[in-house]
Amino acid sequence: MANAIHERVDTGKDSPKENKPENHTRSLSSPPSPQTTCTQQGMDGIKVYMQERELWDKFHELGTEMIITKAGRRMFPCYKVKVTGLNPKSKYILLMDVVPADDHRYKFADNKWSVSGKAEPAMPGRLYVHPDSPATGSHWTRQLVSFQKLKLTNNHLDPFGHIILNSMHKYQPRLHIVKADEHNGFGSKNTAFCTHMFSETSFIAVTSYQNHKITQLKIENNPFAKGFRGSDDMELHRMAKIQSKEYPVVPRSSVRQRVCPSVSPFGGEARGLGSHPYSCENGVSSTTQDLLTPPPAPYTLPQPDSNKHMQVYHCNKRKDDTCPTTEHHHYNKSYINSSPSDAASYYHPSAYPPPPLPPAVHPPGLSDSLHRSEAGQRQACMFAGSEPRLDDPSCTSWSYSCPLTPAMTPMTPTDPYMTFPHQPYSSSPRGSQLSSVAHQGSPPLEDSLSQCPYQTQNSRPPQTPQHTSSPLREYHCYPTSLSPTQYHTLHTQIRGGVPDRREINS
DNA sequence: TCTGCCACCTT
DNA sequence: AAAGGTGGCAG
Repeated sequence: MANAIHERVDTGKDSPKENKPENHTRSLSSPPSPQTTCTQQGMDGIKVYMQERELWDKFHELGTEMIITKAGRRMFPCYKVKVTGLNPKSKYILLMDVVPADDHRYKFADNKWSVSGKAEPAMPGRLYVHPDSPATGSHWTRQLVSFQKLKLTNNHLDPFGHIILNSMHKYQPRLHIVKADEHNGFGSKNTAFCTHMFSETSFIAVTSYQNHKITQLKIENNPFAKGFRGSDDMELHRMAKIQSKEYPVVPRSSVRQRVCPSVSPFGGEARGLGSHPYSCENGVSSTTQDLLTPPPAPYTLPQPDSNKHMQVYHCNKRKDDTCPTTEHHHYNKSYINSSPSDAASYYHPSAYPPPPLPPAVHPPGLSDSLHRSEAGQRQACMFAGSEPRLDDPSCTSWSYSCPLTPAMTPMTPTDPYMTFPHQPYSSSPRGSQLSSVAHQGSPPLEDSLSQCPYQTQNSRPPQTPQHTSSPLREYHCYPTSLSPTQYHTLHTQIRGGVPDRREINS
C-alpha cells in the first residue's frame, strides 16, 4: 500500500524514453521493458520499470531464493514496478503469475545450485491480480505498482489463492497488463495485453534457504528480518542466551546457516532465465477467445490430475449481487469509487501454460465486487486453473469466475467450462491464437525465451532484438493457431469465508 | 526436506 | 495494540 508510494513516487520521470534507462532512478528502476510491438490498443507504448533493481541484481547474482510455506510467504525483494505509456483514461488490469523457468529440479550442493533432475509437474497456475485492478492508466502510472502482498506457497491444495510452486524449482515472475476498457473487455474483441518479464527476478523456490548469502542479504534488506541483524555483541549475547553454554561464539550466520561458502548458486549460468534479457511480450487478441485459448503446446509439463480441473474460488464476500448482473459499465464506476488501497488481493488461476490473462480481463465485474469488499482483507478470489498443458487440447480455458463478471460472460452457463462467467477464457474450439500472455503461461521460460514456445509451431518472429542492450529484450510471441480446445473441468469452490489463519484474528 | 513454533520486528 | 512478516531451529 503505502509502500509502493513511498518507495518511489518517481513521478519525476514519467516517461522515460525507450531504451533509455533512467539514470537517477537507476538503482531503483531497471530499464523499461522494451517496448512492445503490440499492434493495437496502444499497448505498444507501455513500458515497465522494475524497481529496486540493484537489490534484485544482488540476489540474482547469488541465485535468488524465495521461501515457500504452507501458509504462504511474501516475495522479497518485493516485485514493484513503475509503468508508463498507459492511456490515462483507459482501464487496465495488472496481474502477475509465476511460471517455471525451465523444466529442471535443482539441488544445492557444494555451495552451488545444479540441476538434479526433471521438474515435477507444474502446479496449478494461479494469477495474482493486483488489488487495484482494474484501474485507469492514470492510476497505474501515478505511482509505483507493488505486488508485495503476493504470496508463494508449496501447498498444492492452497485455499487462499496464493501462487503455488514446487520447492527446488526455478521460476520467473511475470507481469501482465490487460486493457480492460468497456470497449475492450474480455467479452469483446480486441482484448489487448502485454507481458513483461525481468530476468533478474527469477528465483528458486525453497522451503528453507540454501545459500547463507541469500539469507544474509534478506536479513540485511528486509525490514521484517531486522531482528536477525545485529552487532557481534548482540550476536554473542544472543548466542549465549540461546545456547546456555559456553560454546565458542560464532557468527550467527555461520551458526545458523548450513555451511555454504561462497559460490554463486546460479553459478555462472544464471540458468536460462538468468541470463536472459528481460523480455516483454505484448499481444492483442483479436477476440477474447483467442486470448484464452492456449497455444499449442510447445512444451509440456505433466499435469497432475488435480490440475486438470479448473478450480474457482469465489470471494467470500462476493456479492453475487455484484456479479451477476453487472454490465460492463458497471465496473467503470465501481472502480472509481473504490479505493485501491482497500482492495483485497485477488488471485486467479493461471494456467501456466496459458497464462492466464484472461481472468484479468474481466476487470469489470471483478473489480467491482472485489474492491468493495472489505479493505485489507485478502479475500482472495482465485481461480486455479488446470493448467492446460499447452499441448493438451483439453486445456484451455481460463475462465475465471468470480462472480464478478456477469457482463463479460457471454456464454452459456450451462457448459461445463462455461461455468465461469467468462467464457472467453474457455476454450475456444477453434484454434485461436493465444495471445502471448496466454501462452506463456506455463511453459518454462527457458523455452519461451529461447523460442517462444507458443510459437513453436509457428514461425516465431525472431526475437526482436530491439533493445538488446537493455536487459529487457522483447520477444513477441505471435499467436499460433491452436488446436481445438476442450475445456477443463471446472471445479468450483466457494470459499466459506475462511480467511487465512492470520486473518482470522483480524 | 519440510513443518511448527519462537523471538523479534515492522506495520 | 494487535496483526502479521522474518529467519532460526528442533524434530
